[in-house]
Amino acid sequence: MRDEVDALVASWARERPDLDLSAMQVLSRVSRLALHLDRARKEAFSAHRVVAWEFDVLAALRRAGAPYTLSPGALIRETMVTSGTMTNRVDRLVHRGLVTRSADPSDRRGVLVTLTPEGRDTVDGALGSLLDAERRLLSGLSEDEQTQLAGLLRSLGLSFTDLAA
Amino acid sequence: MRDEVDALVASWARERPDLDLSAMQVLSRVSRLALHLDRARKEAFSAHRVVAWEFDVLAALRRAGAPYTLSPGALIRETMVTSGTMTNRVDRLVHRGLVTRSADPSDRRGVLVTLTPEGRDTVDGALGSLLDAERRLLSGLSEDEQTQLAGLLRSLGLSFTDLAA
DNA sequence: TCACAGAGTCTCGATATCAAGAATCTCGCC
DNA sequence: GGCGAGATTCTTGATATCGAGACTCTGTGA
Repeated sequence: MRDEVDALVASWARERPDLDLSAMQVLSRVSRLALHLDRARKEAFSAHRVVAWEFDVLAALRRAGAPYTLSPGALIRETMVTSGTMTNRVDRLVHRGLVTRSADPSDRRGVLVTLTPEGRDTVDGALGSLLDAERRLLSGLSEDEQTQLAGLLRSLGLSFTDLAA
Repeated sequence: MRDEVDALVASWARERPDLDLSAMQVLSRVSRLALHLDRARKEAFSAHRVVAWEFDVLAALRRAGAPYTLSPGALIRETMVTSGTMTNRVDRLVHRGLVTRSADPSDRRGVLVTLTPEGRDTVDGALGSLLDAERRLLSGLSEDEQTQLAGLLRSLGLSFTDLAA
């Protein structure tokens, strides 16, 4: 079977036969899959009245374990956004009652963001739906293929970050 | 070697030992790789004074072949954005002198967007830098591994779009 | 003890996107 | 020959992001 990327590469090959397009075969597929995955996540979250950026923040707090508290700086590192974005996100989550913001007793510059019980219920529900949706999306691949794919993606990601460093 | 996703999954496993997290092993890596890839593309394009959304539009026109003309509707389908976004993009590309906008002689509702010679030079240069960067990012994988990865991603993408349909 | 480099967070302005609806035009069908 | 459903593009308003700089506080070294 041919996919959209095969068509993409064929078009380029026709217009630019001088170029080596093999890298596109891998990386264009990664980008396109990520786009489709974003849509699927959005869909899975909608039943829990959560959007993706909200889930990202709530999930980072949930993963941290009780008492479900992290600094904005830690949330920035977990979610890979800028500080201005995180301030804005925490504001809106506080307004929705899913997290609280309090002063860090041990550092007066600092702030602590904590999941509320409602925030915890929300993120636990959304995670369940997300995993259901993801399993469905992966159902076309055998278990072996999934393992193999995860391994190759791990290798690729590790060499990415090595090159960036 | 362990990567960020191994750590992510380990955190969830500690907090939610009741859940099957295997899908994350694949799909979280896809999302994270796409993020890193976006940064790398931005970097590769900067030498040509182009940003990613500009490249996406110019590349669609370039791939179409001479006379490098497509309708906004065709560009929307190629780049997967909404019509409002495309209107805005074409406006700015016209302003930069990289494309022209003209009336479609055969359909008075329609518009035709055409690459200028400067637009063509720009996209050809940017494509070269992009492919160089992508090859560098893939250099940690053997040729066989790259082929295998491309094949698995193709299968996954095809089953995605089947499920959506 | 007091500057000061740096950490941590927030503010502000610029930018880009989407969704929904408006405006215009085409074409099949009665 | 003109009605109306649908195609095509643009407009508008809401939303979210980033980047740069401001502000406050910490902790080290003179």
